[in-house]
Amino acid sequence: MAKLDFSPIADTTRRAEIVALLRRAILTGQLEPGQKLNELRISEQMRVSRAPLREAMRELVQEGILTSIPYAGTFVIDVTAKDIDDAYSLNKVLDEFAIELMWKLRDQRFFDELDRRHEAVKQATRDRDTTRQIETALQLHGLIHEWADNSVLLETWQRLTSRLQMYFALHQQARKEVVPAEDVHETYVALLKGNDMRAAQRHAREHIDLDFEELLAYARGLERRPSKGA
Amino acid sequence: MAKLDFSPIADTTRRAEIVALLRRAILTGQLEPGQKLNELRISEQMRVSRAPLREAMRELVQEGILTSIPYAGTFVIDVTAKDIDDAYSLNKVLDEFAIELMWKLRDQRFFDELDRRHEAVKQATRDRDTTRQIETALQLHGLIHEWADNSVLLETWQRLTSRLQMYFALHQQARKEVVPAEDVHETYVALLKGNDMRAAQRHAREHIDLDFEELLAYARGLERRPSKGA
DNA sequence: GAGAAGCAGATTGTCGACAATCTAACAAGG
DNA sequence: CCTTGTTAGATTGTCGACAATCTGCTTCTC
Repeated sequence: MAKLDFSPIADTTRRAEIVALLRRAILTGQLEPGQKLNELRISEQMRVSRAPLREAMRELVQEGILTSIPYAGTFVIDVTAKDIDDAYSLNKVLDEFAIELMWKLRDQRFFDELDRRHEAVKQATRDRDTTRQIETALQLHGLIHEWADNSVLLETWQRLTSRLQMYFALHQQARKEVVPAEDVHETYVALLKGNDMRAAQRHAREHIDLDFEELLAYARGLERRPSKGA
Repeated sequence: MAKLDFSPIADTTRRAEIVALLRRAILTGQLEPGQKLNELRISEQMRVSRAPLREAMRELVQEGILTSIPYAGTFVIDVTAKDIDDAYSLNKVLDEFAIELMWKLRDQRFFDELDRRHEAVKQATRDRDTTRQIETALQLHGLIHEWADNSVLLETWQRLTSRLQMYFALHQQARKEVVPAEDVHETYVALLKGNDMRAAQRHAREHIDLDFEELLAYARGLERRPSKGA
């Protein structure tokens, strides 16, 4: 018998597909913060009834990227400078924790996967595909959480990531120019391969602070002229 | 004009009420881990159609206390020893972070609220109301997170709390005898009022470890005879 | 008797229609 | 002119029915 691992087949419910579609639209900034999601209009565009759409929206509300007001509507969350600040400071704590947990679990497979994801970032950078660049950078960053072997931590990080991705996308979209991002991750990857855990933790902290300042400045600008929604 | 602050009126949708009902049933252990939730049966019992019920379930799935398999059903999550371990270790990290954040934000209102919640725990203990005892203890514990002024942290902690509450309820239910719980929180409260932040952080860690061992032992017992569901 | 094919029942997923609620424009009254 | 009451339209919340899928049993074949 051939030794073959089958991965689980895709969830083939409309709901799941709608969730994926909506999430992508939000995280790439196609749906702006504060914007209202009209159920009838969206369901007609997707050729789907409102039932699965509403269920999908309910999921995204719990995921924290939509917010719902009874009888008023469901909206893309508003991004405030404080939100970004809060998310980042928590993210730092989680990163430190993740590195501590996964440090002695590192093996060849980890290093290979690390390189693979690093390569994906570099590829996206070469392609000048900013959206994909954000996506791959976060995936690279997420590896430590996946490797930490703590399901609750991973889940928590993924929730945070959703929002971070949205913030970054907005940021990128705002300043039209393509980000250079030479290779900010080179040091990070090297440290994760090394033997100094403390150094890796310290770097994770500082590396994050890098883009953070820019992002915060952008967010503060946003707050002065709040979005109207559509 | 009289100076009066009105709090927002309650969300009066069936969905919201269903969510509250189901959550309570799960967190108090009335619905066992692994148990399947039959939509038709529950909707008839609640005198509600399946639409709002399904939306409510979708929320609880994202909240992490239900799990859903397409075309198979929605089930109360199974509790493994590792889950509890994971949740607790993350909880420790969050507690430390919260104490750091809220430490310089403490004021008289904080101390008053701290006393109020502490009193609620003691009251529940006197009443031998174990369910309420768990609830109030977690609320006492949650104050530092509410006071930390970091919305993402608070949200994260609340998600964790759901599960912790469920674990505790199961634990309590298993060993029939009422918990003594003299006053484990006395020291904790005192330290939060004091001037030694590090000491408070250290205690939060150790205090948690207390019940933790018992809970883990219980969970390991569970795993040897996995629940069937109903 | 063992195994495959197919059927029946139950359950979940989806749909279209109706009811409840909100918003905004307009009219009436002070 | 400002406030209050009314009404029409649009949107969300809920319902009952139908379609798709799964599960277990039965039946058929060998």
